[in-house]
Amino acid sequence: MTKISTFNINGIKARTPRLLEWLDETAPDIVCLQEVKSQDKDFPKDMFEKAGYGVIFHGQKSFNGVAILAKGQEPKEIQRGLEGEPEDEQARYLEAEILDKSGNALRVASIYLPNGNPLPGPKFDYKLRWMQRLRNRAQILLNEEIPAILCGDYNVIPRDEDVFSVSAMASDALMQPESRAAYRQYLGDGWSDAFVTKYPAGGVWTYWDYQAGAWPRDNGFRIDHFLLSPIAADRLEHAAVDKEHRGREKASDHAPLWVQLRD
DNA sequence: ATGGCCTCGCACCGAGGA
Repeated sequence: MTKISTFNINGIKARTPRLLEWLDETAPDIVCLQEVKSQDKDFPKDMFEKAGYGVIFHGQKSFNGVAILAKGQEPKEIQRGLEGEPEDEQARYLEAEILDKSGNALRVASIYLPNGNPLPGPKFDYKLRWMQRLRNRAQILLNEEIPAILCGDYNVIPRDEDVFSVSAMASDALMQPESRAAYRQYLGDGWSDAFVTKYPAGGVWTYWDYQAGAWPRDNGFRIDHFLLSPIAADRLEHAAVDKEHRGREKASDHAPLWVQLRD
């Protein structure tokens, strides 16, 4: 069994103790990180190597930033960034090849999809364009017929069952019909949402706002997702959120989540 | 009472987040 986790850490400098503690306690084989908020020259590569992980990263000063960790091996970088807008410098996509426990190749991408607020406006337009650019890349991966995992912070609440209050979020970019339609296109193309497979009734959250007592009230929503190619989906054994980690001191506003695939 | 926060940086406020 190979365990793949994704975690929007909201700043690696502020999260270092929580992140190392979580790696030690939950022992994922592969990790995708988002919102690293660090330039490549400041990325704490040594820290992860000391913890037993090879790591690649695509950073940017202050904002965004994605990374991929693999226990006991160096992820082989396949692609950083998405095609289609050469002037786009936001660090939101990183793709690697990593071996599972049986030595078979998995393709893994760490995704930090644009938030899109406020709406309407250029940020929402950028979100929708970025979703199409991701779709173009994802279709290429489907055509390769390989086990592929696209995971991370999609900034999309796919269904009404994925939010504590539909009315509270109705005007947010995360829940617009256009955002949901673009997400559904991935599913229509052949990707499957691992947490819908395992928890079809919903009510599983991955994010709780720092404000308005969202965590103590359990006012959360599901915006971090695992999309699995058909060959990866056939191997899905477990999926869960490490919810307890959201409640710790100096936690990220996202909880980590993971899948286990049969080797 | 969705209102309360958090992170980063040429920093002690402003921008961005969701």
